[in-house]
Amino acid sequence: MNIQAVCERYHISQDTLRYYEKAGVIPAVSRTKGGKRDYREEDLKWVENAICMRNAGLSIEMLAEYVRLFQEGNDTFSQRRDLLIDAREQIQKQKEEIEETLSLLDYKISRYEEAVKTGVLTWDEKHPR
Amino acid sequence: MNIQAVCERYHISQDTLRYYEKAGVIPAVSRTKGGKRDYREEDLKWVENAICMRNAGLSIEMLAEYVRLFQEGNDTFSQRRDLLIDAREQIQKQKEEIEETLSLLDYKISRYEEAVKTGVLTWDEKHPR
DNA sequence: ATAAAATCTGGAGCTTGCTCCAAGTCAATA
DNA sequence: TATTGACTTGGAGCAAGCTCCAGATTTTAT
Repeated sequence: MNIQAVCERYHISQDTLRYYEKAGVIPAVSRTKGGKRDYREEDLKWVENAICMRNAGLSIEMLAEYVRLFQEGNDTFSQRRDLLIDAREQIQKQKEEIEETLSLLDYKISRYEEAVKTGVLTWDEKHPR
Repeated sequence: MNIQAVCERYHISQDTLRYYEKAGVIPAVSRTKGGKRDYREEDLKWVENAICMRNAGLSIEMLAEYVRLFQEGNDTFSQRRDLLIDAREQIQKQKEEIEETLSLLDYKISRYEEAVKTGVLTWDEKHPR
C-alpha cells in the first residue's frame, strides 16, 4: 500500500506519515525496490497505534521511546510496561481535567440557554464563573 | 492580592498570568495606583476559569473570543452559548479519544504484566497492536 | 521515448503557548 | 535617602508538532 492510500485511509498527511517515521514514532516502513514506502499490514498497525496515541495527547517523544524499547527486543518488557503505565496515568489525569471542565461547561451552557430566553444571565453562587 | 500570591496559589508562572491577560484570556486585571496588578475576587474567578479550560485543552484563541463576547455585553448571550457548546463538543470528543486509548493501554499493560512474568509477549488477534 | 504524476530527502518555516530577558518603575527596609 | 526587591512592559527566544519547499528519482500514461 502506497503512502497516498495510507494517508487517505487515516486522514493524515503524507508529511505527517514521513515525519512519524523519521521521529521514530513508527519503525522504518517497508520499501519497494525503487525506494518508495510500501505499507504492509505490520506497518499499518504501527500507524494506527501512533494515531490513536497521538489523538489521546501522548507525546512524540514517549511514543518514540516505546518504539525504541520495542526494537531493543525482549529484555525491555518491564521498561515497556512501565512506560505504558506512565502513559495511562497521564491520560487518565487528562480525562479527569476534561470531566471537571465538562461539568462546568454544562452548567454555564444551561445558564446561557436561560439567558437567551429571558434576557438575564444568572449564576448560582455555589458555582464558579 | 499581588501577582506572586496568585501564581503561588494556582501553581502557574507570573509570565503566564501576564500572558493570559495580554492575550485576552482574562479581562484586564485591577491595578494599584502604582500600576501593579491587584487581583480581586472577580479577577481570580477569571484566572481559575482560564486554568480550568486550558487544562482541558481549549485554545487560547477560543477563551479570548469568549472574553471578547463577554465584554461586548448582553447582546452576545447566544453567541457565547454557541461558543460554549462548541467547546463542549471539542473536549467531549477528546474525552472519547482518551477512553479509546485508555482501553487499549489497559490491554497492552496486561499483556506486558504477563510478559514480564513469563518472558513471552502475546497479543490476542482481536486486538490491535 | 517522453511527458506527467507520485514519491523521495533534507532542511527551512510555521503556529501555539508559553518562557525569558532587559530596562525601567514602584515600594519597603536599613 | 539609598538600596534592595518586586513588579512593569515590549519583545525576543524556545519547544513541540507538524507543514511546506526544492531538487532529485521513480513510476505511469501517452
